Amino acid sequence: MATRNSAPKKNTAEQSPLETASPDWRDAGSRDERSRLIREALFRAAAEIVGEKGYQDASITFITQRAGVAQGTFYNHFESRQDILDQLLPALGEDMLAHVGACSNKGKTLFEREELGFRGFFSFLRTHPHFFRILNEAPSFAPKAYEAHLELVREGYMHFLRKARSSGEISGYSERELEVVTYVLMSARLYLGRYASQDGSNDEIPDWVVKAYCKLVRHGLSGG
Amino acid sequence: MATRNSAPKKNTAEQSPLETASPDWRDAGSRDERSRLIREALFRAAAEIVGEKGYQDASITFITQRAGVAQGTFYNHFESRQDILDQLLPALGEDMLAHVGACSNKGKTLFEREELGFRGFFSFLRTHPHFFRILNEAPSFAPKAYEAHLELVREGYMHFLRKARSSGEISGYSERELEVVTYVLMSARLYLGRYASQDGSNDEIPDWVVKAYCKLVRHGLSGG
Amino acid sequence: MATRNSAPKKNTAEQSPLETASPDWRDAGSRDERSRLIREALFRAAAEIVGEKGYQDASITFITQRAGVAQGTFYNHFESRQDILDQLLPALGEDMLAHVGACSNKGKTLFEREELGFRGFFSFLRTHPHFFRILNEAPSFAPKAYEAHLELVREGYMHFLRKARSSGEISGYSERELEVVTYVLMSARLYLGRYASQDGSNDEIPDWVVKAYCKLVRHGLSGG
Amino acid sequence: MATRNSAPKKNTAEQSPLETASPDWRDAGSRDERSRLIREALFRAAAEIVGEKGYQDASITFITQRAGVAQGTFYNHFESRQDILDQLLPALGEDMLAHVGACSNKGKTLFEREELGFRGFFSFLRTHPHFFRILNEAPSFAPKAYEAHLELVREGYMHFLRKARSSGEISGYSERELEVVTYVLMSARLYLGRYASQDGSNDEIPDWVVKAYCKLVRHGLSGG
DNA sequence: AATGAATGAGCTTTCATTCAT
DNA sequence: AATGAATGAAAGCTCATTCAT
Repeated sequence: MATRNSAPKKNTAEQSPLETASPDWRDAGSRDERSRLIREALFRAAAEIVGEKGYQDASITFITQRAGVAQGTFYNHFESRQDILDQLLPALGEDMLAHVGACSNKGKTLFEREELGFRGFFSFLRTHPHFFRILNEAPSFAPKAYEAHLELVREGYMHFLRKARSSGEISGYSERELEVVTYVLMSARLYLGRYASQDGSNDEIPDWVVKAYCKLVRHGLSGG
Repeated sequence: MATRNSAPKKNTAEQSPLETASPDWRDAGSRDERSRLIREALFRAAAEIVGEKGYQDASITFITQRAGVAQGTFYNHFESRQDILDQLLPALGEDMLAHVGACSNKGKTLFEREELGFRGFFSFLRTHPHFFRILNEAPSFAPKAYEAHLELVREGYMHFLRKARSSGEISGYSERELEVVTYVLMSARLYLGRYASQDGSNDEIPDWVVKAYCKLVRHGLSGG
Repeated sequence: MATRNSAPKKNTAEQSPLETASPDWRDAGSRDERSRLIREALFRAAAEIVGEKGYQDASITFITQRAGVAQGTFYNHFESRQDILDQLLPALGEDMLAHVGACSNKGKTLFEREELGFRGFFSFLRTHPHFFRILNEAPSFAPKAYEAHLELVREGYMHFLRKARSSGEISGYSERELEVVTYVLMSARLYLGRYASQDGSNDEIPDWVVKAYCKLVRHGLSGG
Repeated sequence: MATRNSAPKKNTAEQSPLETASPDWRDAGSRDERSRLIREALFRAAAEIVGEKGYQDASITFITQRAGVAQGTFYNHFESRQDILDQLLPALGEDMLAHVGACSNKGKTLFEREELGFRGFFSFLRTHPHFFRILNEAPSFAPKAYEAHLELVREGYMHFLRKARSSGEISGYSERELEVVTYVLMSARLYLGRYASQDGSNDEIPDWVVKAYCKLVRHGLSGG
């Protein structure tokens, strides 16, 4: 094509006057710091947009606009649109696991831990309102990332259940049957997520939901 | 809900969008008959393509090509691309519910019925290989249709559980707690679908998976 | 990306007010006729632009603008940008060969024919002012088309020279040496083209240039 | 280029894989010396890349990468991308002329010299494998440089032929007709280059090609 | 002088939708 | 009612050039 000869002008027009709340990376000190901040701004913007509008509408134009940088800048930090989409779930997923793990660890028995972990998942959803959609749509838009995430969660859960089985808190389930249980419990959180993420409501998950879930799990597992 | 278009839509017989011997619409007699056949061909084509490649890649070009009609013809039968995508799940979902209901009804006790229904879901998946993906990606691509479907299934399930509660087969759960249970059971099927749809394999879901699931449900519900 | 939902508007804004002299395809009768005219308009536009600015600047935007159609229309007629670029030389090359052949045939002897062909090449350049650049830049931008063209011309030329050799008009050259001669004569036209295409001048090639060329060829070949 | 998230690795040594003994500019002593070496590295890199991939793909990124300097450094040494491209042919062209002149000078008669020069051109092609492409694509990508080069060569050639005409070795051509001859001979080398640069082969041009060429020239010129 | 990230214009291509036939 | 070409907005991505460090 015609050689692009025009001289790039400074970013005069300040970014999208609308929703941009970009914690300004322009204040940065070192170049590395600045670069890091921009990368983070892009990442945050992508997470927000996917959380709000879905992967589908997370266009580069949108993401960079919200991050307050030029479109080209995106490609200094990520290889492609798919690249950043693929990184969303792993990054947030790790945070989620860490949070849930930390919550769960405060319990003593299996069921205490399960309840705390369950509650932890929903408190994470409240502090990370984008996570739910990022996770939910991942199978369609970031399948590999989703599989990896699933595997990670599954491993953790299986480990957790195996220990409980060894200690006798779970009875009547073979090893491979525990995997089935794992899937059921994992999926449950996803569907019950609707109790928590009702359109930006910042409410906690109702207590009776937790109770009902725990009841099901407790009897389902210990009486097996 | 998506606006159904002006074309006379017979919601009556949409079933099995797949294996029908595709009665060529060119053989049609009357105008109306011909029109109906084209509409069905488009619907079937859309279902197949979404099942195979996902909503994302279900372009009008592709759908009309597979249906064997011109692109413009599409808009004589559906309002928009989104319109047909929104109709996919409701139509197939009804079939699914009918099938699962029929299976379930053969059982006598709650748990017999639940097992039969559970198995019925997976046998439906085998006869309708597109359904799983259509259902799975619906939250991202046909959110309203998905909500409607969920509502429908929830209603059915709740009805089912309520009856069991009345008859004493379920104990220890309040009415609204049954909703939580409903969500857990609904979601479980979706995740356990992985055991059934491994790469187009036409295998039945393994028996031990069913057993594990039933164990969890039986104890979870009756001991509550 | 976000589904493109906006309704396409009619092409109200008449095309580029500048250089478009498009013989209006809107007057067309049948659909096929219309389609053909558009394709031709695109082709002509591409040829003109390549002739004027080179392959490099022959962007789809430019081509469609000059042809007076929307950008998308391009892809109804050509597979890709490269596709149309690849078709430029073959199409014009054939015309050129036909014209040169027709001119040449009027001569009786080898040298008469060669002179007539030589003159014919330059008269073609005058009636097809874009051909020179299309041909010249083809090695860089449409290498396959260029090779094919070269081969075609080479074949024709070789055939021509072989006959002259059989009839004794050329002496002292082996078969494969004739190939060398062919290349020399072919390349000569390209360089001597500068005498003809001096910046849009519509002047004929100076007679003394023809004379000098013929002298070189005549003695070079007959005295070999 | 998209920053791969790994640590910023210095672009240590990507330069000239080809012929250059690449005197690393990092060894340089004085400021000026260092600057000169960088400029040369850039120049060499550009020549190589154009020779290998063509002007089109000679991006600043690529050139600076191969030269082992940062992108910005480029603009301390050249005004623009076009600037360096415009300098490629003049620089190499001079080398070529010098080499061909040196070869040619060893001959006594016009035709001896012409043959030696002709052979010299092709031996230059062998030692400077990038030159052919740089020259060939120059009309498209560095037209001014190309015209200048052509002018230079033409001057030299004309001078050469004029002398031969004075000495009677060429007869029957007027002064301005010699220009035509010049163009023919110049262009011939370009097309006959195909015999020499078959796919990176390092073979000499076949002897029979030289013979055929010389035959054509000798008779063409002396019998004129 | 060297760096390399930021910039944004500009590219090719896709595709839902329209509409003259 | 069926057709299928025309439409044009919008997408992802590239890269010459600038400039703060």
